[in-house]
Order: sequence, then C-alpha cells, then structure tokens
Amino acid sequence: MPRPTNGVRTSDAIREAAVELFYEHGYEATSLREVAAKVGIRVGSLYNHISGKDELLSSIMIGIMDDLLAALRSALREHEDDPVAALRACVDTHIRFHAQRAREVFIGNSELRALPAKERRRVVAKRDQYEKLIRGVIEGLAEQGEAEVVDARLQTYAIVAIGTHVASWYKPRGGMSLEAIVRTYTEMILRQVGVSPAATAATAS
Amino acid sequence: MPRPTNGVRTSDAIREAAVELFYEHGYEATSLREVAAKVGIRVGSLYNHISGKDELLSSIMIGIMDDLLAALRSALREHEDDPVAALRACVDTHIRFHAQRAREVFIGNSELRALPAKERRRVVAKRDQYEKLIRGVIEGLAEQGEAEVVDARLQTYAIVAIGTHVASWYKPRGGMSLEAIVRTYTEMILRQVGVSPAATAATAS
DNA sequence: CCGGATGACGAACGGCTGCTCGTTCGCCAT
DNA sequence: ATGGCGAACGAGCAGCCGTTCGTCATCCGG
Repeated sequence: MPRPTNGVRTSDAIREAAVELFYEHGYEATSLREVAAKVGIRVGSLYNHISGKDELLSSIMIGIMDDLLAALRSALREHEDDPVAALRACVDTHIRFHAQRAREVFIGNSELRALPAKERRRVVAKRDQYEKLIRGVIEGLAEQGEAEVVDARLQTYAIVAIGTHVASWYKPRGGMSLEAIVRTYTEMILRQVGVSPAATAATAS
Repeated sequence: MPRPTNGVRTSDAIREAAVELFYEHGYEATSLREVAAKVGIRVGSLYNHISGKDELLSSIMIGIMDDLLAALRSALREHEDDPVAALRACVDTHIRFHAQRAREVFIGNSELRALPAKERRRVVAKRDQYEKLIRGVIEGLAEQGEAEVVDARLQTYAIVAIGTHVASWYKPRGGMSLEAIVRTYTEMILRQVGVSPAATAATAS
C-alpha cells in the first residue's frame, strides 16, 4: 500500500518508533527491522526516509540537545537581572524537560558512544554549552554575594545529574507529581548553594 | 600454548577485558571475538571459562553491586550512633567507590536492559537495598531533629545521582583530586539536608 | 486522462554474531 | 614413565545485521 495518506507522516512515525525502541533496548540492540515493524512497513522502505541507522540516531540526539538548549535559553531570558530567580528557572526547566521528554533525553545521555565521532563532537559541544549556561548563573549568584557556592562546576554537575536521574525513573502516572518533584529539588538546590531562606521566599512567585 | 602459567588467571583476564570493552563500547556492541582478542586467545577458548555472553555480564554486574553494598554496610557499621557522621560516611563511601571503580559501576548502571529478566531482578533488588540504607540514614537524621529533610526519597536519589555522574567523568589524573570532590560534595549534601554548620564542624574528623 | 513522482515491497548481498565441537598438546600427580 | 585433565585451537553452524536495488502500485498536477 504505497502512499498511505495516514494522518502522520512516515518520517515522523519512524523517528518516534526509533525513540521508543532505542530507549527500551538501546541503539545497538535495536534492529532496523524492529523499527520498520513498529511503523508498519518493511525494512527496505525505511531508506526512502532515512539515509542509515547512524543518521537516525544522530538526528534524534542533536534534536533533543537543541530543544534542551532552547528551553533553557528561553527560561533564562526572563530572569536576566535576578540571579536567584534565574537559578530557580534553571532547576525548574531542567527537571521538567528531563521528566517530560525522558526517553529522548535518556537516549541523548546513554548513546553518545554509539555516535560517529563527528556527530558525537557536535552533541558534546551542545552539552558543554548547556552546562556553561547553568554554571554562569551559579557564578553570577556567587559574585553578587547572594549565595555561598563551594564549587560552581560540581554544583552544576549536581543539577545535571539530578535531571538525568529523574529521566530514568519518572513516570507521569507515578506516585509523585512532577510539580512536587520540581518544587522539592528546587528547594534542595537552593539550600545547597546557601541561598538564605529569606531570599528564597522573597523571589518565590 | 595450553597452560600459559602467566601471572594472571585466564578467567580474571577475561573479566577485566570484558569490563574494559563493555565500558568503552557497551555490552551489545562488544563481540566475544573482541574480548578474546584482548585476552590473547581465540573465541572458542572463552567457553572453557564462561558459559555465555549473558553470564559474563551478569557476573560483572552482580559482583559490583555486592561490592558496593558491602562497602556501604562496612562504612555505616562504624557510625551507628551518630547520624550526621553516618550521612558523611554514606556520601564519602558512595562517591569514592563510584570514582575508583567507575567502569564497573558505569556498566552496572547502564547495562541493566541487556540483562536477562531473572538476573536483572537480582541486580535491581540489590540496588534497592542500597538506596534503602542511605534513605534510612537520612530518615534517622530527620527523626533526631538534626536535619530538615524535605523528602527522604528524593534526597537519596540526589546522592545516588551525583555518584553515578562522577563515575561518568572522573579520571584519576584529572584536574580535580578525588579528595576535593568528596569533600565538596559532602558539604553540599549536608547543606542540602539542612544540617547546621555547627553540627557539621563538630563531627568532622 | 495521462505521465511522472513517491514510496512500499521483497529478494538479495556480504559480513558479523554467539556458540559448538572434535582435536591437540603440555603440565602434574601418580 | 604415563595417564588424565585443563585449556587453546580453528573450522564451522545457523541466524541476524545494515544496506542496496529493481519492481510496481498509487497519487497528483497538468
């Protein structure tokens, strides 16, 4: 049945099927035949939409990193003059994104090895940019004397690590609401950088 | 050349080669021929020492979880009556272990998917036990009024996540000493649970 | 109403996979 | 001295892998 005229475009369906399967079994353990089966076509037909298995992974990983960067940039733009609010926005955006797009983020974090060197460098560069943004906020907070930061790099890593971890266990219908998770972790991070409770309460909206 | 009489037993060499390769390329992307080549034997000879690829992964993962549990239990045994010192010991042991045995720990965290269901359940059970130990310490701290814990489960997750993350970037010859990393993260975690600086200083040895 | 573009099909490819097995050979206890 | 045993060998198996390609049904602009 050529030209299915389904509601969804085949290339999107392929991408979604790949995300699902890469998340569940890993990139190396997923065959293109499985991807094709999930879409409802044969393996040869995939090549009308993708140029190879590598490129399928690359596009997923680069896409998720671009979205992640865009989300953080957009969130920070609203709090350029308030460092505490900016850090709040960082943690909020970071955890929310990692929970809501857990599967893609998980792939982005775990399949770096499988990427060809050239694409890997691109993804790593984006990740470094992302971390640099968070670190900038933390350093700004320290410079203005609003926080006692022990080590900005390790502090950034802690935030990143918590997001990655959330992506590995959060389920929308799980016992804990996303709002509660975000609220708790935000408070924990603010304590960690030594923001006074007064400042915390003052900037809470 | 049978009976090589090298200093190392062949089974240990196989295990070490497998850890190296699983860490670098992932379990699925590593062939037994690569493992054998690293050991310096042919693929068929592997089967004199292992019963299959599955079992090779299982033994690595179960081994690392047993060691991790043992390390934490041993550390906690020395601080049964001092909750703050116990939490310090948790963070210290956790991060130190994750840095020093980064490759095995990384495999333990990332290759759960590849494990047969039965073995996977065993490993997950051990991980749950481990998290329960940490969580117990945190809850004890809260009960004694020595800390203001927002959420013991998320607090435990944060500690776990930081260790996992350290395992992914720590290099012994890197810019930051293990001692500094452990010291910084310990302080950050103590702040996070709201332990007063006085209590922190008092129990520092 | 027709001709080109689109995209699914299915067979085929070379290569690699985990694994098996009969064979050989040196070490060690007897 | 010799027999058994541990262990390496290497050929080979069936099966799956990513990828290619010629074929053909359908759709759409003219």
